[in-house]
Amino acid sequence: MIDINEILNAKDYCHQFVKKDFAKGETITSYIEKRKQIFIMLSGEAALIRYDEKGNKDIVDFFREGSVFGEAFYNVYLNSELSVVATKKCSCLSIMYDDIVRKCDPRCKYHEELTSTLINLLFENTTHLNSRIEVISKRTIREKLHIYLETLSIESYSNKVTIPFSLTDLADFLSVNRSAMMRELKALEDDRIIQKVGKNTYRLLYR
Amino acid sequence: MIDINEILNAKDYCHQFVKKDFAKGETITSYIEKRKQIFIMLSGEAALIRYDEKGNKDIVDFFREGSVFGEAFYNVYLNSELSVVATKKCSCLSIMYDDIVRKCDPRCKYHEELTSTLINLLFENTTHLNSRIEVISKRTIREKLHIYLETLSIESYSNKVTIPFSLTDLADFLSVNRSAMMRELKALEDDRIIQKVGKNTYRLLYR
DNA sequence: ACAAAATTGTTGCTTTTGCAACAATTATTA
DNA sequence: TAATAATTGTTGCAAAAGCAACAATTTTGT
Repeated sequence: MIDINEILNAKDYCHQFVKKDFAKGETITSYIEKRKQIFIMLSGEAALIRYDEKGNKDIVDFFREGSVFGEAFYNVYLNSELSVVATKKCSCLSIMYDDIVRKCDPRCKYHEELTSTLINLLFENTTHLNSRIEVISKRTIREKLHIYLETLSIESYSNKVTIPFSLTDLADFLSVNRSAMMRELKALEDDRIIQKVGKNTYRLLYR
Repeated sequence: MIDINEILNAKDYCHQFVKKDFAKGETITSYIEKRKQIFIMLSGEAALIRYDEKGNKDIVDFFREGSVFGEAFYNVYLNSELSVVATKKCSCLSIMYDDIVRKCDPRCKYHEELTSTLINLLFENTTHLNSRIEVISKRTIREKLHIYLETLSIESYSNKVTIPFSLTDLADFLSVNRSAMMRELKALEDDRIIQKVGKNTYRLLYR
């Protein structure tokens, strides 16, 4: 697994890494221009939120421990505004892209650890994004729910899964209409494919 | 921009990188188990294809120069089979994950270059995946087409854009029904938002 | 502990999308 | 270059999803 402490150790030697804490509700960063800023979530949770012209908010992504985010990974030329807002108290490490490759000091051996840690994080992140595409590219809400729950189940080695956020947010995450999703969740229950066993917790009946 | 030659130079010193050429139609790799194999596309084009139970094929992703792919980025536990198939003659570099971080030889200074090149590639790749999610998470086919064409337009600094693959493949890429997409493409023309100016080439009329 | 806010649950109606089938056009290759 | 395959274009109908509105329940903040 990823050892974020390596990066924190590096921080003691390099002044190029800035650790910052945020309270719930605070804006961590806004994607305004394609600067080369990278954030690594050390603890807590945040959401990437889009505000469109009419002021409607829409959740684009969720970040948690180990997530990598920032303008550096986004084509920010599209008109709507993207902001990362802490959904729980959280702490992030901010690094400028150029500081990753360029060594601060020939003696700084922590840069090496940083790069391998970062590669690990980027690998995990890529896998996560591929899974997400896998889910949202399904054609029907039923299939999206099904593969989403199945993935949760496999990851937790259990046929009992708890959706890690509200159903309202899940609808956003799957990019479907919430009430249509509720309807389909009900249909999956009626068809004995899943069984509700608690708030936002379901048992998959076919495995 | 990414300099893939750095990796090729490294190859002269490390025996851990394998360059391989593939003819059109050849299978480059199949995602069977989560081994830690990584591929970097040096030239040419390939597609990640899923074959479901019924033998239907479905294009999951497209790879081109600079694309990073492989089992290492996929949760391969889902039942359907994923294969990367060359859509044009192409050449790929294959690396095992463990060989990236672990140096082959203390004198091998190319490993350092490899890591920074790989970080660059992973950055570009992450941006690409985020853009893709941006597109397919739109609720309607019209919006998907719109943002997809707009992104192409911005990337090419032109309001005249050519879709880089067939419309059949585009429907797969946007994960929508092809005929529904054709209908919507027509509607965008009728509404004077786009104008067809050649095979798979459109002019965006609103910029 | 209570009021306010957020989330979950539900429904009827409308719009969009998928599906299937087929014709027309363009590419491929023997 | 002829025939074969692939892609593009089009349509009617069925299924799915979106939307809006509201009630019920749970959570949150003071």
